[in-house]
Amino acid sequence: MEVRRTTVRDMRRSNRSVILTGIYREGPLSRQELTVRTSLSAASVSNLVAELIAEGVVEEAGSVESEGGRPRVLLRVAPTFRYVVGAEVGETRVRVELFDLAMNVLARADHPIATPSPEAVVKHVLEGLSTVIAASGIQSEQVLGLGVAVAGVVEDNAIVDAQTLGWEAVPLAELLAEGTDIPVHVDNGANMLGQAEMWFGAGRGATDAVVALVGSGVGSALVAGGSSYRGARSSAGEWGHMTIMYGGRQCRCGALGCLEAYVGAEGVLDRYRLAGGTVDADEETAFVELLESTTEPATAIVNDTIGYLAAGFANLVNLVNPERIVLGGWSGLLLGEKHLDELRAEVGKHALRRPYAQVSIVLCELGRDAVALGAATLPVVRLLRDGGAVPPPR
Amino acid sequence: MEVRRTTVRDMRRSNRSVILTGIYREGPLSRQELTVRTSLSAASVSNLVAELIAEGVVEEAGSVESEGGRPRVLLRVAPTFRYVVGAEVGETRVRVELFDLAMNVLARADHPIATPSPEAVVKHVLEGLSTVIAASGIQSEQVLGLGVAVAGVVEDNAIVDAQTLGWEAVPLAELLAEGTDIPVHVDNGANMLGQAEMWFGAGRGATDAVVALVGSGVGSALVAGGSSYRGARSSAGEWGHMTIMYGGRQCRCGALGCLEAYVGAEGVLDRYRLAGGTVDADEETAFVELLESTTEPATAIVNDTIGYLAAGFANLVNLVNPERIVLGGWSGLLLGEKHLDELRAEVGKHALRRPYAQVSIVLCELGRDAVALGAATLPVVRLLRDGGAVPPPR
DNA sequence: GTGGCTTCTTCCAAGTCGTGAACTAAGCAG
DNA sequence: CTGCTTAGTTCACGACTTGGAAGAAGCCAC
Repeated sequence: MEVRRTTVRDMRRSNRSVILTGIYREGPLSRQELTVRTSLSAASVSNLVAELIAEGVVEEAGSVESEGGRPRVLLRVAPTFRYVVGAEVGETRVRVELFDLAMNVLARADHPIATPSPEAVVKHVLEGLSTVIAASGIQSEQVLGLGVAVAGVVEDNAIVDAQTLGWEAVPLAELLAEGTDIPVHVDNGANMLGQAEMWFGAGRGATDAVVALVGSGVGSALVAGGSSYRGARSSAGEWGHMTIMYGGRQCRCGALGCLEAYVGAEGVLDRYRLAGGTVDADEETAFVELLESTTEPATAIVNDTIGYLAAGFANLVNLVNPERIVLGGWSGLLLGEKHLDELRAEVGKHALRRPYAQVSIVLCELGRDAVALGAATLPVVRLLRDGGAVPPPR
Repeated sequence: MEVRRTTVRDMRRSNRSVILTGIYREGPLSRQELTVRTSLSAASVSNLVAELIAEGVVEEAGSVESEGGRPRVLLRVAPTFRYVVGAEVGETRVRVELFDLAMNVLARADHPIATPSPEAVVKHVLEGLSTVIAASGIQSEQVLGLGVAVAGVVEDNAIVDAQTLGWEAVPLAELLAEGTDIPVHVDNGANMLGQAEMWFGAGRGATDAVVALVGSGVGSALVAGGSSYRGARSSAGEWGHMTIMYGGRQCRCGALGCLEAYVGAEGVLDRYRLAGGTVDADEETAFVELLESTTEPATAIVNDTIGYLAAGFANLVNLVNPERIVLGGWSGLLLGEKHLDELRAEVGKHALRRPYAQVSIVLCELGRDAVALGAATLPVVRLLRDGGAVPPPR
């Protein structure tokens, strides 16, 4: 029985959560606005807000004049109530960032990594954690949690499979927890970038969306009904290995005709090479040159890429009927910046009329750095869900 | 603010719902088992169950000896507490069925339809409703609701678009409500078949699944986290028009290379014809003959179809990571009955290793008649969600 | 100032709910 | 019939929201 009971305490926690989430996500709000939006009674809002203020989670932040009467006092989540740390584990480096609750970066630490062994990563994440805490001059008790983003499949805070790092079955959260008392959350990198875009970037306001990431690899983060959808076992969103050309190009996953083999930067450059184009050794430079070239093979390759990507988008549009698709990833952004309108039009050729009319296709607003930002939202999500209750120290 | 407040009443409703859902979905249960599964206190279970029994929703159904102590009294949802009606609106007929809450069919009515105008459909559904109520000898107040399944896009109980019927923007629920006091629910046919399979067929027990329907057309019903996923605007699940062969065969939707153009019965037979096969005028006969033929073009076509369908499945596996895929639809079943193992193996060639290992691919267990059964679950879903509270008469 | 207005706060009674502990019911072995 | 075991019930209690009413707080126009 997956459904859980409700007790009289859940009620209060849930109402605290509603109020806190409202204040956090919909900017500074007055109590009066909260009573309207939550449909709680004024008495309850007053009561709950007083409690939240007493605990320090919420603070008053100026006031706004009303129509002739007492001005409304605006409430916001106190940015310095607690802090959160986000870490991005990449193939070549570990990046750790500390944020206040308003998600301002207060400190940053970067560690290059030669070989990404679990031990080295754990060591550098923990070092980075200490560094950013020291640099920002706060107490470690003030840190609500550490979110870690890894490019791999994550089930229950453990890495199940991370091919780019060569990891399999690494209980990363557990390993990290041995070195710190701060609560640790581990999740997939694409999901975290998606999370960042949904909260602070091009996804704001959408409840059913897909954040599509096109770089050397191709992936996506699915958002359904306002929260990230992970599927039965946390690996949903593997959009890059969708077959769009049955029997087509060989993909590095072993299958034929995957989207990634056509629109991933590597695949695109490879196709360009085969068509007689000259390709710079550096992937990114080569990609930019391809986009800027006006020679025949280059423009054809770019057009084809737009078509393939559009088919991939259309498959998403048809299957999950999102209200928004956010295109990101380094090569996706480069392509999108020049050719978004063509892309949109191409999607219309492959998608069904109705869902196509309901979707808006936009570009990511945050940079690649947003991965750590997204990871740092993990502890915030928990804080909001729990109505401001801080996890007990271990 | 999409999140709603919780009041002291929601708590009881929610707990009644938890208990009632448990009793309904997990067979007869004793109070004692309910306390364990819901983690409610024994006192509360007793209290809530007493209330449900007093209202007639739940009844005691024999007892089971315990290990040496007082026997447990089993509880079940009283099958005759209320009744539900499901209707299937097809191109050529309207079928209406009346069930008790245990989903036993008590009466059935079939109306052939010449031209499926909204007026004719409304008329025949209402007539069918009266017929089945009269035939089963119950009062119309005893009918909890009428669920109607239509092959088309349904938003908020209104048909938005039903190409096979030639409908656009038909407020079907509203039209039906003018002719009856029974609460009306309208939904998409594929979703209803999926719902039936999830509750009573091959989908039982799964929370993240896809019911794939392959017939003349191709569609699917997505189930995420235990409930049907409809996307932003209710048209999620359009799996048939996923591009699997970029630039490939023309599909009736206008695009090129859709899955449906390759694995829909029409598409398969058309490919067979092009390969030199002889095709019977009747689609179903032709399809059976194709499957049974051992000639070269026939076996090649069948093998190709398995490959294409496998690619379509693999795309689902990668993107939504379901724990189960249920294959249904008339031609899908015919194909699956003979070639399920090959199909499973082919999916493995296109899907990523991990999500492929996590999914089981099975055949539908219910016939095509299950559409009305699925539609009839709509009022039941509502009953369970509301904890046994019956919608007030209008 | 004064009165008017809106925004909060405080208080209270009423009503709801789940809980724990004590209690009753029902079967069985001897 | 006794004692034991398990299942289900009763009841006082504390926690919670609500609605209403009274009032305080803060600002404005006059």
